[in-house]
Amino acid sequence: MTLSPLLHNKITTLRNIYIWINYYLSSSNIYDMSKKAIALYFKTTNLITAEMAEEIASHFESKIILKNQMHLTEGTICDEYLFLEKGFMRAFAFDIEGNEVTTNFYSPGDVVFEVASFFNRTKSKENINAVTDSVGWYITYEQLNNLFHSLPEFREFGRSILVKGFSELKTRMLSMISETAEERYIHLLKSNPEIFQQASLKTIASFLGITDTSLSRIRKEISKK
Amino acid sequence: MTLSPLLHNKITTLRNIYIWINYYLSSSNIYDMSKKAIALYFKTTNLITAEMAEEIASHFESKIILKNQMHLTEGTICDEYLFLEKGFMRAFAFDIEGNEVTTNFYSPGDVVFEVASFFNRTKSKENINAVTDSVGWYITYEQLNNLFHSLPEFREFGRSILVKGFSELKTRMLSMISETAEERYIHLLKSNPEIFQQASLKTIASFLGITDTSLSRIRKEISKK
DNA sequence: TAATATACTTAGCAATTGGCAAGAAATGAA
DNA sequence: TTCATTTCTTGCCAATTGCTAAGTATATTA
Repeated sequence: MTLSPLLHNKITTLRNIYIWINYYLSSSNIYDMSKKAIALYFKTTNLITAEMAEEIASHFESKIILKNQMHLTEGTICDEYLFLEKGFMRAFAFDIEGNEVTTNFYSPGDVVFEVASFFNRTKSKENINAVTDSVGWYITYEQLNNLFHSLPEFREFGRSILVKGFSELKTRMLSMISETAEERYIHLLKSNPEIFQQASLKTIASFLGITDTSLSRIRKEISKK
Repeated sequence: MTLSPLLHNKITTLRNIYIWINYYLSSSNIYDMSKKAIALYFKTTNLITAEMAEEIASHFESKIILKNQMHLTEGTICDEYLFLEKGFMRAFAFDIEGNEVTTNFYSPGDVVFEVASFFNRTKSKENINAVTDSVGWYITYEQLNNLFHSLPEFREFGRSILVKGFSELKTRMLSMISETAEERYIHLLKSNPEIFQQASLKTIASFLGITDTSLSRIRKEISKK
């Protein structure tokens, strides 16, 4: 089916409204709910005090990204530092031959943004979209810098997000270099089982650095044992 | 030859002194020289003004790391944020089978430290040593935080170092996933030719995610063309 | 319900890469 | 220099992974 762009927009808008209604109805107190998740998250980091968490959370705006909708498109500058509350998202790039390569998966609790584009204000080489209907809270680059400037605690938080992403990628690189595809698959299955409940095997395969064919073969081998 | 630890220390100390003398003699004005390189470097980042660069540089201490000497050993906490002025260094880890895997190379101008260990105050899983006699300037975690706290410009600098390392690793990961070993070799040769003048092919091979045997074969294939 | 698109699996063959072992070359120490 | 060590190359064979194409399963839409 091919919808006209106009019709597609209308449907998207309607779905948006529908999801918003469900989302708000799921909470007894709208105001209370709105920033609850993100404030709660800040508190659990042990970097930010309870009062400060509310203060910081108050600057975030909510956002809905429907399934398959783009959140960041390559060529544009990433200007949203998005805390993911519900749903599941995926970052991907294209290699020289035009194949999609999954560069990251995001689960609730993760901060979704493209580091280099966001901080250097350069065009992103990556795309990010929603794998399932997602809800998150974001601030812009400017807002983030203002908060960093005025709140040392939030600076610490920001740094820890960067460091976490960096060292996760280091671990992945080491496993890419020193493990076989089967070992990488088994480890991902153990460490991030949620990925296998949300993402397609094709996108997981490219995240593991193999083709979907190979992944299928590996799964068959394992199921034999 | 196996030297007694005592003798080895003495020789190391003597070499240290020798290098220091050469190093100082190479400059007409000792004080002037001492922090020149690092201050100059800060200025070229465009993040830090000239006066501020001198101020920041004044907090750094000099350090010599002789060829093959360890700068960071796994199991210890990285507490030096080291600006490399001269020489060449290498970070490496061991995989499950005990093979060395090169995780990074550092040339003059690079900041040498292990991100996760340094910022999280946790035991490093990586080692860093000097490939050639090296000279650098460092500050501790505490000093860095003090400077971050008092100098927004230096914070920006610190963030840009993190972001740079992160995005370089992302690029490397994409090339690991989407390119053949030969393509990765050719690209590294073009983008970082200095590595091939300093490091052994064995350590370069593990950086590229292949065995030294494969690298040798790839070099042969290319030389045929 | 049937039709269509998408996701996943499977098979056969080709290309890449690894493992092992031997040899050549380069480096460093006595 | 000579000896020893390390680095690098080479050849052979095995294992892994990719490529193409076909087939099956699942989900979505008309």
